[in-house]
Amino acid sequence: MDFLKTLNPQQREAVTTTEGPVLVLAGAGSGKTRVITYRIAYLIESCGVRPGNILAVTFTNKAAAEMKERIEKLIPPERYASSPLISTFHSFCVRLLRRNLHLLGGNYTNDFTIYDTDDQAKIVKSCLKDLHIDEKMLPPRNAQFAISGAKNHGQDWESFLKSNDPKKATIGRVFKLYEERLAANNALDFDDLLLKSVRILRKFPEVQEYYNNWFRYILIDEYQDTNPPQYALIRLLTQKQQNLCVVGDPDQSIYRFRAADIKNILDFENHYPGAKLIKLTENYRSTKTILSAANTVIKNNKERKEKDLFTANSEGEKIHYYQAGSGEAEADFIVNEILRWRRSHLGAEAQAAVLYRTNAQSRVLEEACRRVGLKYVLVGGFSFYQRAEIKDVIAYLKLVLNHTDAVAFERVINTPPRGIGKTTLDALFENSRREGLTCWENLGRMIEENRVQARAANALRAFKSLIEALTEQAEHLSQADLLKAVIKQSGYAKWLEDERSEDAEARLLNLEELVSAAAEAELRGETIRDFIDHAALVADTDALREDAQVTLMTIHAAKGLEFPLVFVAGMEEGLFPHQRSVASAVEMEEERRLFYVALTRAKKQLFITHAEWRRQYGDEVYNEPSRFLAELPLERLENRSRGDSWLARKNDDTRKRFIAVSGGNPEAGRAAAPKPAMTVYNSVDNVRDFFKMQQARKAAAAPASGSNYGYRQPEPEPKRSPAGTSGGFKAGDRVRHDKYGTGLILKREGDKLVINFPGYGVKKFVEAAAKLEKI
DNA sequence: CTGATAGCGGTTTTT
DNA sequence: CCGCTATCAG
Repeated sequence: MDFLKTLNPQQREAVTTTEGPVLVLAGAGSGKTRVITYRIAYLIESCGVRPGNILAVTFTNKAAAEMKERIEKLIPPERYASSPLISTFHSFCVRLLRRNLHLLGGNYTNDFTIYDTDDQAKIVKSCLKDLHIDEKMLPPRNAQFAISGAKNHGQDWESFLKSNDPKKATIGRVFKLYEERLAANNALDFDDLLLKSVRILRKFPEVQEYYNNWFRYILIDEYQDTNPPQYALIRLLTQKQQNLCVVGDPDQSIYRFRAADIKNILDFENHYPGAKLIKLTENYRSTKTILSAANTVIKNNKERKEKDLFTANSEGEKIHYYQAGSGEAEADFIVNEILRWRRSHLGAEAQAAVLYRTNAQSRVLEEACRRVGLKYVLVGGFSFYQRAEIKDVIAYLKLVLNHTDAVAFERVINTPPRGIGKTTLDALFENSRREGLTCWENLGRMIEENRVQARAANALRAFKSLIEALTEQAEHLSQADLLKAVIKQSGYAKWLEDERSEDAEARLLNLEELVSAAAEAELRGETIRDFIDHAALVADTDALREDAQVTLMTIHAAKGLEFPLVFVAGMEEGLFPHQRSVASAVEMEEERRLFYVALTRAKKQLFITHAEWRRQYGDEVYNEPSRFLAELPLERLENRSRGDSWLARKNDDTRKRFIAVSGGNPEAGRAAAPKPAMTVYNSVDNVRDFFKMQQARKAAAAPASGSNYGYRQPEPEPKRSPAGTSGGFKAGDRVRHDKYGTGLILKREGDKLVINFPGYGVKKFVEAAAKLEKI
């Protein structure tokens, strides 16, 4: 085994300790993926394990695909009759359930359908509606989240119903109905895939025995991100033998919000007594500077196993720090630095990534890239195939190929609008459910039996013949031509053309792009089915990544990746750490781990930036610099900001303190006169102050009306003020709202009143007079 | 049935 | 700012 020679002693031990439970605590950039792939190759080539007896579990499908590729390079698959199963927990469970779900009885068969998050949301909403629960009392999102969380923590709806907390009890009712609906539809949500698998393995020893004999060597990657059902599954699969190897890094556990339990990795040695612990602490990725910053930051976490990474790599450049005025200025700085970097680095060395906490931050960055003509890839945002117009047209294709596809049917029956409204559709779906017919069958039935109004019947008939005509054309048209036919004959093109908006034009262009994609697919010899399947596999940004000059993504999406040049943007209180995490110590530690993940993505050069203010939800929000900045080793930072900045002051303070201690003159060491203090507005009260200040400034610029000199600022008067509008209210007025209580009018934007209600935040009202009274 | 608009709320993410 | 929903007039 030549490849063992390329490993360090710890890595080699992790690869060759094949019997019994093994815990590999692998630091960032320590060659974790390499260890896993080599271990699989070692088991097959040196230990004579049949590849089919190996199961490797990864966190994402992409990671699984990459691992497969790497293994095939190490061991030629043609030499073996079987290959190791490399999959995510979920796809493994789908395989298991496609063989065994019928064992659970009831309505379940092995042909179950899988509900994604959108389907799930639809069901939850319909449950809330049918239980007459006001969406304001229990937002569907919250209910969905609570149900999923409960399922992942092993709670059932009964425990919720018994709760004394009325809110929990309400969730229990929704939970119960939700579960009944899924069962009635022979459908499983993502959580069920795991839970039902666990239940089957528990309930049917012969099934468990079967899988225990099948998978004799099990490897789990990113073990710190496993949740309770996944742990239960692993336990059940390793009942008979314990050749289990888990690999992970507790410092990179960032999925608590979806029930990942860091205790799984921290307590592994208790769960599997006699487990061998191997630590990989040499980092091969980053410079000493970057690694030291990451180490310094993560040390602030209390709940962690001590683990200091080291590297033989060079010291590298200092970490560059930049404080921008606005979010836009921050983005401009970043793109300019990327352009500069690209002047001296080529190919893989030129790869850059901009990381941020929330997806909302991507927009300014995208705009900045477009301004300077930088090609970028946005990971995690809406991909091309997720756009409504693309999904609509694809749904037409699906329906043409398969008339029983109910989801596609529902999507296109009134898109573009063709006079088939809610009443008609409700009747149609209700009828289908009652008589056990597909929507398509029922469509014909309803027309024949005159069950609907004449106008609706005509619309239904038109839709039916449209689909039938397209079905016929599908026989002889090329893929691209069929797609064109769909776009034209469905009226989709006309619908968009008539809209005459910029947005509609962009949508038409997207559809054109889809047609050329179909033509290309056909040239590659793919069928229309392949084309549709491909559209369903959303995250295929890999092809784009090759020629992309920058990758924009959230830090979550960046886990497992590395780039020579990395920017961590938006280092501001409220953003990162996120507002929702500041109240809890546990969540703050998770935010810090997230920062740690961000820092350790960088190989050569790291930039850390923040802005004094940025537009959030349309308002100018002033944020304080992130507390995490202060946790960085300041001596490793180079200040790139012009003028006043958080870092400049920090350094200034340090110098003053030093001079004070040594008895010198504090002013002597100052390079420049201090800049006027930056005012930080980040709380409700400060917003009010900020507004007062703005008002004062405005008043100074525009003399009071009636004066004869100077000029007046053209007031943005509303063009028309319909009766009952916000007229009569002005900034500074105190008002009462029937729901939010008393508030202060901050400003007026045309017809809109912007009001701050203490405890509820800033609200906007257009047709406000009805609900507001002056006090 | 459709389109306009007032009101409102808004993490992170994969399967 | 953006997207969703309830509501209402046409």
